[in-house]
Amino acid sequence: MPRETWKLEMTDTQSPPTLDDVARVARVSTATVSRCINDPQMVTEPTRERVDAAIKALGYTPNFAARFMAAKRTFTIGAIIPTMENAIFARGLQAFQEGLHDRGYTLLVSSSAYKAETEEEQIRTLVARGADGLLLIGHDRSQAIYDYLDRQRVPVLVAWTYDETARAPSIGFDNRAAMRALAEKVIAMGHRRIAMISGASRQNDRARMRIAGVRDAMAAHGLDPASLIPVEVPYGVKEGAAAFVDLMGAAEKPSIVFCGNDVLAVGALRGARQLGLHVPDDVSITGFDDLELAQVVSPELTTVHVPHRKMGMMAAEELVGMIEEKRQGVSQNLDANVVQRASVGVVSSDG
Amino acid sequence: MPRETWKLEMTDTQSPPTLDDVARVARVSTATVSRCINDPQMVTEPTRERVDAAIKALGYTPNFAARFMAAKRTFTIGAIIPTMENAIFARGLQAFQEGLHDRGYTLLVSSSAYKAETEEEQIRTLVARGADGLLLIGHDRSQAIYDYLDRQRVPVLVAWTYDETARAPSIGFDNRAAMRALAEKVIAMGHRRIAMISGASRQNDRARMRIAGVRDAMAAHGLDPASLIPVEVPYGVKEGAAAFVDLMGAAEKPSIVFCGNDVLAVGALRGARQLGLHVPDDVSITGFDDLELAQVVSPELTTVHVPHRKMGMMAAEELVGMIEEKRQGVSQNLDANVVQRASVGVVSSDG
DNA sequence: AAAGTCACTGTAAGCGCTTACATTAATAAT
DNA sequence: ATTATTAATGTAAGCGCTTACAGTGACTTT
Repeated sequence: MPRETWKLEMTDTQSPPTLDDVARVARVSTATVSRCINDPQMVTEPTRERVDAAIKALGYTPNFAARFMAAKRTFTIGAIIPTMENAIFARGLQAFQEGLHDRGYTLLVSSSAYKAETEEEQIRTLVARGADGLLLIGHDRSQAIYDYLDRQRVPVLVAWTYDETARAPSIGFDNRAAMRALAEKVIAMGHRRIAMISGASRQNDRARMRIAGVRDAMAAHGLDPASLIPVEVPYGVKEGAAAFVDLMGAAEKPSIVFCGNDVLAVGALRGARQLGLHVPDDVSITGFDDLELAQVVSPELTTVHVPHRKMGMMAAEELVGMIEEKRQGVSQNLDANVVQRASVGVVSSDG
Repeated sequence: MPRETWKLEMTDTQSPPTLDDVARVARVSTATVSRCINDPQMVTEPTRERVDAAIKALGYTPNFAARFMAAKRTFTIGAIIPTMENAIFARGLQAFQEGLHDRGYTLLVSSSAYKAETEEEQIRTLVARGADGLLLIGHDRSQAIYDYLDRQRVPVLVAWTYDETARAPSIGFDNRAAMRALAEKVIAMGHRRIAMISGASRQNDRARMRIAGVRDAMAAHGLDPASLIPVEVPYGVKEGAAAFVDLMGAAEKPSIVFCGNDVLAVGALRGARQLGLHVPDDVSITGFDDLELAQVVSPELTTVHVPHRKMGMMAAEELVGMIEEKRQGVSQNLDANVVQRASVGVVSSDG
């Protein structure tokens, strides 16, 4: 077998081309190739052409890990959301990604299934992979993981909630105030027998704040906040339906069921249908988030509109700012307004 | 200023601890530390304890890029889905992630917004980041990118479709046959005036196959397949509603509107409500995917049930197998069955 | 007691890049 | 023509790991 052929085959069988290969083919140094890629105007026109040709010819792609090791930058942002199963975080995340893309960053997403330990694991994974910054949902997590992030010097921005007292900067809205506003409107319509279906409130400040918001409204109307015992179930249509059916089986049936989010509310709506109950004549239901879903079901859901896209865009801007200007993040409190639709009715007769 | 203090401050201000730091503190070589992490039983009990203590004390996390460079493995899988905005891919992806996690892999997700060029960019990003394998949706993409993947020796598995003739192995279902089965049932119920709302069919084999499926059914019932001109709109509730309203404004109103997926169908349902049309008495509507959504709307959607979780689990198993056994992937054709619900009615009078 | 085993541990060579610094060539200034 | 200045390129030192290979003792084995 001729040597030429053998050599060719070897080449063919080997690993992807490296900077060295490109340099050799283009007859320049590796530094020049690197400059062609990262800062083309540092290089003369003819050499750049030679290098580009070599890159094309070899089908070269820079090795990311090597790049990261040498330069300590990845232009990657990590986001960890509690779930991808429903659309709660999708629209905001989409806007976030667009904002990052405009600024030259790539977004990598993981979902933690609402589990704190999974989230920690994923934070570490993303950081170890060189994420230049992280977007997390809500403030509830261990001190240890915040310490870790500090030590690794990875900027973190929290979204979907706003809390100026928290350790990390946040871009979001006041879950408690928003839910309170919704609840006050509903209570003003005469509702007194109040129930609530919530997601698990442990490790989830959004859920807790929304519960607190309902209680605030109750207190403001002279009702006993402690009398509200939310049913906690995983966020899901099925779960919401089951919880609703349970609730309506109680001795004293509620006239209003506040739901921690639209998904639970849609479940409640379905539960009502199963029981042959009419919404809002027999019972009222509210959601939170104003997902597309809220206007698809009938009756359409009274809910709280969350500024998903705005939040995502602002988060992208702020997080990139934190990274590039090496500064602390600035928290932002966005508006989340009540949207009244058909799922809540006025209580006519009783109290 | 005493030297001690200064030194401490320096240490405090520096970058995250490295293997070297751990080795120094534990008074062993870097090799031993590495072994403690990657293959603990190679190391003696007492030394391991010392090393573990040092790791804890320093809060050490291995640098992923360095690891990747040295070992060429990342235990990371990348997935690129067309959208996260709705739940179409969520359930399957969740199952995929669980399957990977069980096998010691991490999933990183990107979304391409149904754009081929974005997808290519993300494929390159994920590969450069050392993804050990990739999960992609559908077969439609450029030859160039498949060549690139070959050259980089990154195993690829395609999901959400099945096509044994395609270049990449796929785990999914036969979109064309499934849609045909649905359409045949519907046509057998007397429907003759047929319309369809589809997502963009360019660069989307699933969309094309579903259209072809409807045409197959038409041909089988003696109708002219060419007479079906699908309206193509982006996948979205709003878009589906608008398309539906358009369709019903035509001279010859359809009695059945096939939709490319459940999201479009839900949109169509909403369009019908806007027009004051009753489904299925005035017009029938079908979806595809059997999302949770399909049972939430009323009337509940007649659709095709896609085995999301099964597909995700099998994909995880197969892709990890391809990676670890360095073998070609084996395609699997799963069942996708028609689910008859209330959104399709029998045509009584006309033809 | 000398040689052979074996179980740990250490040494050091990369992995593919970026970049500070050195070198060279070309142009401008004297 | 000679030197200073500048622009383009090259040289080589890491970045933080893994791992082949080379010790180093403590035991066996004969």
